[in-house]
Amino acid sequence: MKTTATKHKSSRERILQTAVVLFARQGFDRTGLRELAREACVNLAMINYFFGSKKKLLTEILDVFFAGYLQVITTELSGDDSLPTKFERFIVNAVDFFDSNRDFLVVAITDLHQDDPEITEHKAHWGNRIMAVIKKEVCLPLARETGQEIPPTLIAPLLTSMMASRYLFSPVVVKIESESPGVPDLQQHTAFITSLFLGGIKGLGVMDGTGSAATQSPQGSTGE
Amino acid sequence: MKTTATKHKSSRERILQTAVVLFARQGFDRTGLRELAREACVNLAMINYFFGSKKKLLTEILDVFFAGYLQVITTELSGDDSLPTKFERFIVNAVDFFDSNRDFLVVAITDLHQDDPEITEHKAHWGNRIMAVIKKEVCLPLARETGQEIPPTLIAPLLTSMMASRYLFSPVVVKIESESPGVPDLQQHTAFITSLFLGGIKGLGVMDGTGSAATQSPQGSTGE
DNA sequence: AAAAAAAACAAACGTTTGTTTAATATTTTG
DNA sequence: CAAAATATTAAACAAACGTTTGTTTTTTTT
Repeated sequence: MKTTATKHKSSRERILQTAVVLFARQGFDRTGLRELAREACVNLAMINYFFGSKKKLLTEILDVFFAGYLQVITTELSGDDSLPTKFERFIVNAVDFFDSNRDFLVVAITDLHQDDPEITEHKAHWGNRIMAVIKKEVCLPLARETGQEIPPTLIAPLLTSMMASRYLFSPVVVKIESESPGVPDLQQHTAFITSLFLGGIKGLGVMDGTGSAATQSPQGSTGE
Repeated sequence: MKTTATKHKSSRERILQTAVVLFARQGFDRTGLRELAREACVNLAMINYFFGSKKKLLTEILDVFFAGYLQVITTELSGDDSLPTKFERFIVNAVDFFDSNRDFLVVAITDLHQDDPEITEHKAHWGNRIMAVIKKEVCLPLARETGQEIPPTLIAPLLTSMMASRYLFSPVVVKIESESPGVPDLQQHTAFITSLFLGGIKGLGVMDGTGSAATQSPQGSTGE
């Protein structure tokens, strides 16, 4: 495919960039080092020469993504603005970051679940740093304003999942849309998530036909 | 581990149940048929004898999950109730379904992205059926009440991601929480998602400090 | 009980996997 | 230019992969 104009970057960089694309498209395990070497136009042995192992190559990809994501989180969620303002800023920039680095995102998220101890450790390290920011900038203000104590381990995965949903399901969605179009563009995606996160579907103008017990005290009747 | 009381079910069922657990924990590709056979206490050849191939075994797992999920969707989102009422019912039941079938969920979602044509085709089939219901029961009423036309390919992945976030990130979250506890239980998870989806964080009682442009017309200023 | 069908088994099939080695080529440094 | 360091290469490694084979045991049917 991309046989032209790829020889200019260093072999190391070419391996990493190609790896992200292949890992995102086929998954980490489905991608063989020989295929990666062929696609990146390097010798097979160069991969382990530069990265030590296939796993180390993965962790380096994860580092690139999580470092960038953490930066967006800290930048947009810090400050003295109101929570809605900060959230709006954050969602716009985070979705934009996801969109610009969708392959990194997919690798980080979809291979996020499998429990290789070494990888999980690596992710937990980043997770802890993210949770710390979320707790300070989101959970504490939220508790101060509403009285509800939402743990960061609930809200951080939820927020990330919402913003990543577009890219998590994309291969299937693309196949569905090719049969019946109606593509939601990035602006609509961002706008809907922001609007939903701030005001819910009621904020969209949905009438509340029946009992309004939903938003009042949703956890009052669920004692263990 | 589970060497006792496993011999009673049929070999076929034992293979399938063990496969879901292993696929969810280690991923489809990381799980070898020999390991699966050992763990399920069957001969290696029995797997292909009953299921034809490893891939067919996966599609059968996907079928179990998507059939159940589609059932929850159709059951809870149909009817003449108001949208908030239907959503509240749906989220409670869907999260409950996810919780009872978390291994199926993880297999369906995490291996959702990789583009084996045969598997993607299979998922797109289920995706189409789900989208059809979402469009009829959610998107059309939403457009009628609010004027906004949200495509089902936006709202269905978003909703699913929100409800699945708890299980998507669980291995990392578990590791994080083991260091600093504060476990969000299922009730809190369900209640928060419901509350958030219906009323947003403003519905929780968050004060809108600055400009209120967020919920008003979030897509008004984002022309292509 | 005899015949037919289903289930279970051990063993091997040919590939592919990630990784390593040792030799060669290229570039950088003194 | 020589020496040292870095980059690249082809070839081989053992291990694991999914699948298939031929045979034997168990169950069901007649």
